[in-house]
Amino acid sequence: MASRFNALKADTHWQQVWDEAQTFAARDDSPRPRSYVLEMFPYPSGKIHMGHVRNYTMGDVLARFRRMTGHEVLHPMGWDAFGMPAENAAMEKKVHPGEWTRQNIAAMKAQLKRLGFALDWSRELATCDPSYYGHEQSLFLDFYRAGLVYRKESAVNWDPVDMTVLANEQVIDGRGWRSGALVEKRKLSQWFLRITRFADELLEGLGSLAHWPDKVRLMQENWIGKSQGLQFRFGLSDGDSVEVFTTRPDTIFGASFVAVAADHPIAQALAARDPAAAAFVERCKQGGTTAAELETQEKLGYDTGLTAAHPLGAGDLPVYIANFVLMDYGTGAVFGVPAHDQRDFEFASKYGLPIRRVVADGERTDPAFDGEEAYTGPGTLVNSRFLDGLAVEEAKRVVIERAEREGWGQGSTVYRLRDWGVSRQRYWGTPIPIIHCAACGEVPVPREQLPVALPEDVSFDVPGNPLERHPTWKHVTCPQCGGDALRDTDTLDTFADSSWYFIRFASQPEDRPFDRAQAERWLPVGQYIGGVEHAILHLLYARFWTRALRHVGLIDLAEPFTGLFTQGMVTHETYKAADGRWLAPEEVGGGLELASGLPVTVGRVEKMSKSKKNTVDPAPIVDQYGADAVRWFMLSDSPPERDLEWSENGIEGAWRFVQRLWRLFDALAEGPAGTGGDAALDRKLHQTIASVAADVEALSFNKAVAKLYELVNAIEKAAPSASRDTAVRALVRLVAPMVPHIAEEAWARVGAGGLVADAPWPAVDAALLVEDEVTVAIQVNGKLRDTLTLPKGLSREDVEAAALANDKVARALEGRAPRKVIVVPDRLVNVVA
RNA sequence: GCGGACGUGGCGGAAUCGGUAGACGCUGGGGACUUAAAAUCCUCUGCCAUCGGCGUGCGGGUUCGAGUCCCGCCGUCCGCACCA
Repeated sequence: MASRFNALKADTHWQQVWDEAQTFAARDDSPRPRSYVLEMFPYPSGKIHMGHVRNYTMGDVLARFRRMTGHEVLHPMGWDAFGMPAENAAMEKKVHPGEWTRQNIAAMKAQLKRLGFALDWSRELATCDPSYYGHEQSLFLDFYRAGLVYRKESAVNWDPVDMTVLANEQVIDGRGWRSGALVEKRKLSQWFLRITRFADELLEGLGSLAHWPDKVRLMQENWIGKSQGLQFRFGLSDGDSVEVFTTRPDTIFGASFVAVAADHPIAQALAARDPAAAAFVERCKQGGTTAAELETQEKLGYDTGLTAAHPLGAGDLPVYIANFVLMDYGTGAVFGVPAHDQRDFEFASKYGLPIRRVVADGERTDPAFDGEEAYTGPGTLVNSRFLDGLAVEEAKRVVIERAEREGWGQGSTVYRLRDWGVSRQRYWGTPIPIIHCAACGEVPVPREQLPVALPEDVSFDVPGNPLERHPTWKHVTCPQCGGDALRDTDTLDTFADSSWYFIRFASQPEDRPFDRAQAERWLPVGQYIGGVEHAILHLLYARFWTRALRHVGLIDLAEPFTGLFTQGMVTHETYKAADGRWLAPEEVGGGLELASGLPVTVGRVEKMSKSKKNTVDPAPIVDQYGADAVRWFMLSDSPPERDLEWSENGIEGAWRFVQRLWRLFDALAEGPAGTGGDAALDRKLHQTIASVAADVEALSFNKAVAKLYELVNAIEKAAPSASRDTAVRALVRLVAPMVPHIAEEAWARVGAGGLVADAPWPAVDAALLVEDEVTVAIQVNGKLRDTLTLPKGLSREDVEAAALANDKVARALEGRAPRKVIVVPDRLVNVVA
């Protein structure tokens, strides 16, 4: 009697079995080859969303597959538990951030378990736990002692909504990455991590990351932004000097002005005594930051009245304050070569400055430059004394050599990358373990006093930092002199927390951040999976942190993640009501708004987001269809790096497939259905075993899914035989990584011992991968006319003869004699007439 | 503006090395079973058509042969952006 697969019952049962048997606990002392599979840990926002389901399903399939192929797999899970939403909840709901976070963790953990992920929960960690962040404080102090941490007064990006500082990486189009508020510039004393010390290493290291997407490597490369050039000084008419940086030292004789940023000391000094200059500086700061504004913004300058002496005696140049020069890059000052730089060209055109050609543009070699825009291409130097006749690259080298020989400048490398400002004026983060003493200055908190724990009794009734307002917490005695001192009341950027959690997963000693031997045994992470939105921020910080750990001698590891995969988003149609309100999918039916019966406008397919109300909560879907159907759907159709559109039809299709599997498994459990062999099915089975393995290794889950459908189709069509029973038995293991609950249920019912989770991946019989017959395409002049089934390995002559004997070929030739016959053995014949 | 990715049926997509385009899934049509429905099964489903022709964003090119390689456009998406 055919039964139906009861997903709800099976899910619960097998999840409990795995839990009790500790099936997925990684053994540190295992003799098997190790495999570290990791998905980016979630922020405990409240509940799991579809993006999590997709991310963790992919990692889970790989982790389970690796177990089946004989690996000791480390597949842990934890919580990126510090962050702003907890404080917002505290303000809105009057609940302590810690309590809110811990409740969310409990709820989300239950949801992850409900999906049957093969996770080692014994290694679970939360970054908000003092047993985690205390070790982070100790690492911070190690970095401090090694000179990788420093404090400086600097202009910072201030988010007026979140009331905190943002790192450069967290400012997008001039707005805070979380709040979307326009970022302001403020002067604050901040802690910085010296990521620029590793700029070159981080850039070079990208070359070793062969299993990272090119896109991500390129984004990091651009972010680090290395450029090489010449740094040199101009003497000024007031006796002072100004240092500039250029990547085009070859064009030095084309210089017609010097420009400094509005924040440059020269501009600041002038503004202090000249109200007009001050007004100009102020105006520069107001400029918009959006793409459109920048593109259309006019180049503006203010003539300081100073002149700069050309280092090679090519006259005196006027010095301007200019709105297009950035203080953050290079030296905050440039020399302008209008003929060969577009910005300089626009500036010179506006202020009537000379535009002198120094690089020949084809035929033109005379100094008079009358083009519509600057010439920035390659060429030969002209009007440049000793550089005349040299190519651009050669001339650069010659100028740098001469500057160094004569002592007025030196070759220099400049990076776009800035040091990582980590101070945040927030409560819910890792306290910075530094004490400020009037007598001793900055004093690190002694190791035995770690962790510096967050106080529990804090209030969120006013904006700003509760640690700053706390009556007692910040008042301490100086560890050095015993006098009154103050704790630093800032906390670390939460990206610090996620910069080493993958190391803590490998070992969790109480007295230190990690056990070096265990860490070096498990790391690097072989396959890391997460969203592409972390391509720069998290992935760059984690790479830096790992190198910093190596620098202070704590670990011998350069790159934390050798394999990276960035998965696409889960999307859904959007719906708008007649009056323009966004509608949730469950409010819509048959093109109408259910509540009002009015027609609904179907909008673009977009990333699921609360604001557009196009989210689908996984929880009720898992309860309705079971974990396996949801997992199967997540893996089907869309390539994992692309977006996946959630659809009701899709999940129903997945559910149907699970039931189809069950009918096969169930029939087999009733007893052997046939005897005798089925060579074609044997071959199909072994081809599927090989190709699904290859597809899973390559994370091409959609292709693996398609091949499994083909196998199931073939089995269903095959007549009863021993081969067919064998194929169904093997199918249980082939689908086990993707739909583990039904696989366990079937494994038990057919009487195989133990758990399918512990079973080995089916062995491939290589002999069965080879076909003995092939279908050969028969073309005439490149057009397909027929196909022939021929024995594999037939000689060229025989294949050609078979093709020429074909009557469809004869008809297509229309009496013409073949001029040439192309034979690709076992593939095709092309008769050319 | 710079850098990158992508463009294949009604839809998601497959085609791993230049060699039978459209695997697999979804949707849809027809049929079987059923009193009926659901479920399930069978079958068809790129376009036009009678032979046959046309088809991988558009226009060229290389080749016996191009979704795949080259040149030029168009479009969509992503990243960066006054970077000296």
